[in-house]
Amino acid sequence: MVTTPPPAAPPPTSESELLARAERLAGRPLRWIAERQGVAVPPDQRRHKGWIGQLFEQTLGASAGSAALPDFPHLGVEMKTLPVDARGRPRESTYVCTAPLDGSLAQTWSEAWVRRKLSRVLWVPIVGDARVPLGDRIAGAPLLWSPTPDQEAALRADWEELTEPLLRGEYWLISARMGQSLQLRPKAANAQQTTWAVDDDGEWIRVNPMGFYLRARFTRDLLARHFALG
DNA sequence: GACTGATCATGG
DNA sequence: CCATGATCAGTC
Repeated sequence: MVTTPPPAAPPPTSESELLARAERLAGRPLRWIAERQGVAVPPDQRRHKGWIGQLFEQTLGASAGSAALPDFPHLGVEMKTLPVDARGRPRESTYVCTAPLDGSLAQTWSEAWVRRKLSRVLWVPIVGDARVPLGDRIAGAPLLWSPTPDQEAALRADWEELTEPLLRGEYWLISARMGQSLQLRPKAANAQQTTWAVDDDGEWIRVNPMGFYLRARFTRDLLARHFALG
């Protein structure tokens, strides 16, 4: 008689329960977590880039799916897995959200979707670089985080710098070189994919979609600060 | 090694 | 198509 694991955990009822669940996974190889959830471990991430994030959503009881909501809507908490090397340092940027180009972009930081998304985040470090087989990578100690005043100030400054050309429809001025902590990069299936945008003359044009990302430096400092003080 | 631009999967 | 989950891959 084989027992089938439940496909997904029920949503946690509080932040502390969510954190406790994540803490219980710390130290476990992804293979162990996947087996417990009854999901197969892909051979690599080339065609499974979101696999780790989805595994943790399922395991921790996230409920938003692909909706434009936090992962734990009733808690207002976003969850992000964060690949780190053996020293605990993030190597990649972190996707935050897409940048609306159709005129619906917030005009002030206080209304910015980026700000909402980053107001409360459960970071789950995943230890092991690209050479380590997916199942051998280890869940790290989680961190429930809100921006410190200086972190928020840095994000806000970048957001305002990036938003200025966006709101003017001056897309050609945008590059991933802008922003110390937050940046704008292509966010699409490929470079041919387009979305509607308003240009600097108010005309509708087709452009490659863009998204906001946190630079690795930002998440690196965030983890370092936490584990230094914590 | 850091960084940018490009890309892959899934669900609604 | 758009949102979610991100990493890949080539260049600097």
